[in-house]
Amino acid sequence: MRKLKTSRQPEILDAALAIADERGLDALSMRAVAERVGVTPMALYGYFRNKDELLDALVGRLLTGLTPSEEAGTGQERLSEIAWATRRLAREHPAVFPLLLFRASVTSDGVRVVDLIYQALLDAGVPEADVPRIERLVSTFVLGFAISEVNGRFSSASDESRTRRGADLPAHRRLVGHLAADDWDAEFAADLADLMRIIRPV
Amino acid sequence: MRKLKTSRQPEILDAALAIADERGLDALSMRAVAERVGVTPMALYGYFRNKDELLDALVGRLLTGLTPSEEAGTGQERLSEIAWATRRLAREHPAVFPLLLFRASVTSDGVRVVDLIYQALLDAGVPEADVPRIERLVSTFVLGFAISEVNGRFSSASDESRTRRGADLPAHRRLVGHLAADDWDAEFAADLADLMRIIRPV
DNA sequence: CGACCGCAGTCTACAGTGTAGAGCAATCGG
DNA sequence: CCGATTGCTCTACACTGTAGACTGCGGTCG
Repeated sequence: MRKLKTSRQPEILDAALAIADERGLDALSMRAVAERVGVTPMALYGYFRNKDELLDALVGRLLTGLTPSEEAGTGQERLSEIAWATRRLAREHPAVFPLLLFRASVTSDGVRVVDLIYQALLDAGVPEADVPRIERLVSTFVLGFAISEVNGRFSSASDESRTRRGADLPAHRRLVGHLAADDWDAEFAADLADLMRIIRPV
Repeated sequence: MRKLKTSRQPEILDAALAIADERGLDALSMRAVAERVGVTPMALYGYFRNKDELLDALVGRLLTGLTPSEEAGTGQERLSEIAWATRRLAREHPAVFPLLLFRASVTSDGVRVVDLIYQALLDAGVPEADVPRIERLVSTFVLGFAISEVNGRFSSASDESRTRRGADLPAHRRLVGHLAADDWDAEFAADLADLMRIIRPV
């Protein structure tokens, strides 16, 4: 089987996404997907060369959903829209989302999103020579933030409580009262605002 | 075995790190670690409750190395130093590094690093109320950048080549000539500089 | 000295993983 | 009607994490 069948690819990806959403990434095995599709595990290998390719396709599929509805608005507005859509995606599919950071977006879907961001940055007045770098800067942050949020890297049992422990954490102690944070919407908005100041330097 | 032995923990972590460095994260199995230590796989369970805990300990160990040598310099300088040390760590241990983003740094080693960053931000003049958020912003970016770099999310077969493909990527086309990038040292430096402008507005 | 205890490590076993290789039933073009 | 192709199944292998039971050894007590 050199050439892959495509007919049931969407159906298979649906099943894979559903499993990851319901039972986590660890439960996303070829056997589980096959069972859900109603087929033996080996049947999947007619549609994807191996599990990695299946995951890549899954990533591509998620990326497609990021294309914003309209081409309207200023560059900054469209940039914001993509950022929020990315974060929304992370909350809808927390288990698979981290794959976006790892499985490099080589798929055409990924490139399409990058192109939209390039365009938005250009429209926002970023010099051509800086656009690719700023794109990487911003999307690295957005992906990292969304992953950290759904993965609990933030919060982590509240800094407040850690501070009470014996270890000497002078800065923590000085910041008691500012350490509690739970409104990630607000924090994400503030971060984006700060990043926008990089893009349009006054 | 309720309580864990600690005697050979460092030796085990050494072995684990070496395996990951040499043969990748996938090769980091309990059996492989055990063999390298010269022991049966089940012996490891006297030192770590399970594989996850072993990986957490490994993360803690990596974090310890981030503590900078000196408390000297301005806040910004120390911040920079930590950022570069983090990136260096990623290049030394590309396979395990991504774990830093996922296994929330609950360990005391992780908190210690956070405290250093807090202090640096305070010294750099960031208002107390903003320190925790800025810490998350900066470290999210630094971790994301380092992971992207060692994982090949950047580069990805060069944007240039993608641009030649049929798909209509107007912004890519317009940016031909600026798309090539390979000096990640310079890019990281530029990104840090931009972030510093957030910290010290003007 | 002998009996005991707990510790460190081993051995076996189980349920689960990704996937190679061969085979089988139905369908379609000539 | 025949042969080829398609779509799938079955079996099997090497590997994973880890539960449970076991063994040999060193030190402490009576």
